[in-house]
Amino acid sequence: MLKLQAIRDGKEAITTALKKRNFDATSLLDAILELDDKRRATQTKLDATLAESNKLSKEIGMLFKTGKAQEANVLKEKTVALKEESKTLGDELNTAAEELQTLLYQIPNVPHETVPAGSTDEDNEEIFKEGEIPTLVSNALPHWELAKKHDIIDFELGVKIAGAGFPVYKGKGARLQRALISYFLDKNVEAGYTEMQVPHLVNEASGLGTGQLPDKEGQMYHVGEDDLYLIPTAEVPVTNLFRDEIVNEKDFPICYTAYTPCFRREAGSYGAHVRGLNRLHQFDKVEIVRVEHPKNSYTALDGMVEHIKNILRELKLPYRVLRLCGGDLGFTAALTFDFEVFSTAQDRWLEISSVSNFENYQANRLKLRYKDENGKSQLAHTLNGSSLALPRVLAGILENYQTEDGIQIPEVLVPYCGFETIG
RNA sequence: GGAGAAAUGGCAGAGUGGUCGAAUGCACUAGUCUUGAAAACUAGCGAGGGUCACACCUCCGGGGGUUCGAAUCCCUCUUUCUCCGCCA
Repeated sequence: MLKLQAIRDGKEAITTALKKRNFDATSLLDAILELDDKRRATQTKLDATLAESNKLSKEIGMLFKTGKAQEANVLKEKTVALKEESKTLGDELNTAAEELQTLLYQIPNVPHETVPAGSTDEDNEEIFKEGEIPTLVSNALPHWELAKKHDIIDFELGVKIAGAGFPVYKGKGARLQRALISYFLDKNVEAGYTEMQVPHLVNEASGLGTGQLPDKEGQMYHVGEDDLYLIPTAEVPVTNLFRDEIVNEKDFPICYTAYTPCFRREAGSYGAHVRGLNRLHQFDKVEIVRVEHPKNSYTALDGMVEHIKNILRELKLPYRVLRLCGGDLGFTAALTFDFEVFSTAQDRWLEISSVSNFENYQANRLKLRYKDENGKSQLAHTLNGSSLALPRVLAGILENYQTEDGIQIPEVLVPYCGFETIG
């Protein structure tokens, strides 16, 4: 959510910047400013009425105490009208505040100045590429074929248990998953992130805090009876640890990492490009989350990008980094870098990580603040990134590491797996 | 699942209808003293709205009600604790 003050101060600049998202904010912003004026005017009136009431109440108290009951009763009558008025004004104020909130929720974050204009993933800007694309055996297979051949992932069995998009990992497949989780967590802890274990279900307030609610309800599984949501990413529970908190400036940078399963309903989109592990309803992910001083958040973002580069280098996977264009940028992000691994067997790039700075957009919803040097509360910046999403890393490893003699396990993972090859 | 108790500022903890945004202690910040630190002393020290700045308004777990007036009384929800039951 954008800060109201920011809209008051820079409506034009915000409108211009949001054009990069192909989002026309003109009428929304005007409506917001108008409602804000109304809200403040109502507040002022209400305050004056309440002040008058408070004064009278005090006088009545004094009169009763000094035994002047009659005079007190005269004053009492005067308060009746004030009471009615403050009730009316209070209702008006609440309505205005709610409407204002609804409108504010509809405005996406303002893109960073470096975000390129554009509407689809075609317009994303490749800023870095590294790693050798291997030459595969002539009969190279995509990962879903490999999974079947070596009996390490069973998609049909998952259909029986839950449905499409819920794979069952078997034997070395399961062990490789566990190895990847441990490896990623270890890398993150080594880089200074504190490991956390968090709930996999969250309440509505948490969904609102990080921006999945109110409008992306359909993407999360909802447990109606208890009104809880299955998390679509660890970002939600981890970032919400800081909801309604005022952190100490000295505590920056705050760096957390967590492994969680992620649940996504992902309505729609079926076909060849979502085969196998490419798109799932349940998958595993290790996430990194940072809370930063505003002046350091972009340095932190660069640091996160470098950290993920290091992991991919160690895994020896060919990858590239993209700066997302305005049209592809998530609703709450100001700047996002996507990481993609090249899948030789599928002959396409697979997104395996997304690293974003939300600036104070989430913090404003979360009421996540810190005290500045003058003792004033300021909104912090939040960032997060996947390090990494398991299924597509797994797909990338299976496909890029296939040889005549089966699938080789990347060297760094061997100590975690306890085996060197599959097949 | 059943019975009882409770929820107040960063923490602990007073406050049972008016002068209470709230005593006191601890913690924290600044100053005095000190070579420095500690101790002692002095001052400050919740959040949000509003204002150029004041004023002023709101908030004592959430929501609703009674009253001229609510941290205090009533209803309701949530959470925590104790006891019993069940259980990985």
